[in-house]
Amino acid sequence: MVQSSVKPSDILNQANPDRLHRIRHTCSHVMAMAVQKLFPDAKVTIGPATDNGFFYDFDRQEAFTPQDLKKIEKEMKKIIKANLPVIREEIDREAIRTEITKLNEPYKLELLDAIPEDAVITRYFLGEPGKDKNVWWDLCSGPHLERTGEIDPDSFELESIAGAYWRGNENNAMLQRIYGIAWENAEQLEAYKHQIEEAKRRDHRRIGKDLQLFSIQEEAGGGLVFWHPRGALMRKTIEDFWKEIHLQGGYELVTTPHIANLELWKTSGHNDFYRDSMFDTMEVEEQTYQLKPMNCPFHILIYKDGLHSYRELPIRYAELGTVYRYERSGTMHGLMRVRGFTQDDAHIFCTEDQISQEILGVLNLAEQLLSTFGFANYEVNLSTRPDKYVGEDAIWEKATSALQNALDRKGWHYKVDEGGGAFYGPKIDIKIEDAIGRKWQCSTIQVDFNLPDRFDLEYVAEDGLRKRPIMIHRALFGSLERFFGILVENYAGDFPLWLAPLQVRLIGVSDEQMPYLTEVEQKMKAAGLRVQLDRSGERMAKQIRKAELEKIPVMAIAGNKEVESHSLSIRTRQQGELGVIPVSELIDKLLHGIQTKGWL
RNA sequence: GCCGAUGUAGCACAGCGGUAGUGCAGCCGAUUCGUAAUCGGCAGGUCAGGGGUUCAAAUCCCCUCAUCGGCUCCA
Repeated sequence: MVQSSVKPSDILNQANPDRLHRIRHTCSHVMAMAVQKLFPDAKVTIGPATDNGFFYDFDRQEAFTPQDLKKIEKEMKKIIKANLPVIREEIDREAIRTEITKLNEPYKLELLDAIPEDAVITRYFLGEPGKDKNVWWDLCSGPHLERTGEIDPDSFELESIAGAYWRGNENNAMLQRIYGIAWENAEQLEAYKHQIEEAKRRDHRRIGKDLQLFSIQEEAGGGLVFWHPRGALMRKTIEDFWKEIHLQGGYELVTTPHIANLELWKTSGHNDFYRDSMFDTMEVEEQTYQLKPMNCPFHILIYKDGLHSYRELPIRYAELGTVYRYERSGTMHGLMRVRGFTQDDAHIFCTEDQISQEILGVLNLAEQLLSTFGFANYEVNLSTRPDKYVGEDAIWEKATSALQNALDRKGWHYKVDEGGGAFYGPKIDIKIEDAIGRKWQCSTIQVDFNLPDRFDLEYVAEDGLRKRPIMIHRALFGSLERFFGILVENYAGDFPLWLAPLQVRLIGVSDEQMPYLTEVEQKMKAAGLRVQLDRSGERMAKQIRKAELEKIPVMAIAGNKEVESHSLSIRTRQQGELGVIPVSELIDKLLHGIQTKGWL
């Protein structure tokens, strides 16, 4: 891929946020005006600016079509060309109520009633009443541009039509939302569209299919992942690394079942709080069983299977535990949102005094794990006690400051989300940033005061009395499936050597070199490399093309010259041709690249 | 689950009332070639599944399933 000198993200970062916001907000009004002109039966609702453009929700009997969007766009350009003034007016509540009633706009009336008593009520006109021929207004708090002509007619586009509930509540009417994108100028619009194209190019669903990594089978049901040989090999590599660093980090690996007696979920409380996300139960010999949506109760049972001394704490149980959650049919998305997935779960049982140290350990492990996959920038959030919660105030206080203390010791900047914690304890979330600047929440660390109580967990303290341990839930990848999807998109399928399912493709200039290359293949396999000789007999250029399309990191090519000198001509995806290298030297280089988790 | 769209060979797509077509991939043969596509041949589809309208359905209608874009949800 040829990189242009100016990155799209640079162009977009130059944009003025305040001006963008006004442009987008005014765009949404211009669109609503255009829509009501073309479709007088459409009722207006709300239309804010978004991160890359704007939308407006309409209530209309008939569905908008993609052709309608073209017409609306045309009408919008007319409004922009007319350069109508945007006029702000403060208005009395009752006066505007009368006007809205006259226009028969029920949603606007509802919005009006939701405005606080003491607030100043404003509306924005497009066009000057009594002067311009076309005038339209909307109840709105602004801010906006001064005139519609300030919008660059080549810097916006209408994107799509989608359903959206009135006020985001699924019990309300379904409205039709028209999305648009808008920027300051055509250059920014182009840059933005490039970024979207780039994201599409990296789509893990596309790459997963092309590279034969995984599939989701209609016959089996949605949201259930099939790992194909190449994907499964990558998964094994990831799992092996995960297990290795967890064992080094003082964790013990456990393995637990996929179903269990429903009683367990009643005890844990999941059956009450989480029922909507659980699969239906099944009857087994007059007992009710449940497919597991969580691993925690299982780890708790292992903990409870014996008496623990304070000397043993902290106890850390880790498991790549596959859980099943019922997701509504419209919500599944590739590997990112599925019904069966594998949490890289662990539960730490410790004393109150050990929380800070344990959290720090988790932060360190998270950094070690994530940075190995090239994720070096994190956005960290600390979520504190919500309105509804369990546990004593004192323990909340203690745990929250333990989390803060750990973050400070780690030296990480973080944002505090007041009241954003779970009802059972405070938590830390870590978001990673991928190669094209998108953020993904993966790691989560949660302190739990609830489950130890419900399961009556204990340890024997120094004074011989039974005490209750604290539990810390933590996942670093979050979901292995989802993390894999993120990896595919981050690398755009160009995986580093240690992850690549096939590391080397051997290619002969003609069939003459087959005996030699067969020998080389054996040697490389013996060295532990994932290598494959192309025996198709196709022309060399075709074999190279095939290997490129499969995104195999290293192509090792031999003609008669290489056979003579016991070497290979090397072509890599990352750095192009590297020239001729002796076989043994190449193997060493490859092994080194794999070991350091880098490239050749 | 809701709104809208889509579902044709392994993949990308054409056909949109008269009982399926192109390219790539696959297989067979010829070619033995120096860094992203050699040539020729063959094979491959209950047009997502089910029901209906029609003399006739991939094409029109209904239901189901899945996918896509959103909404909602993600203690």
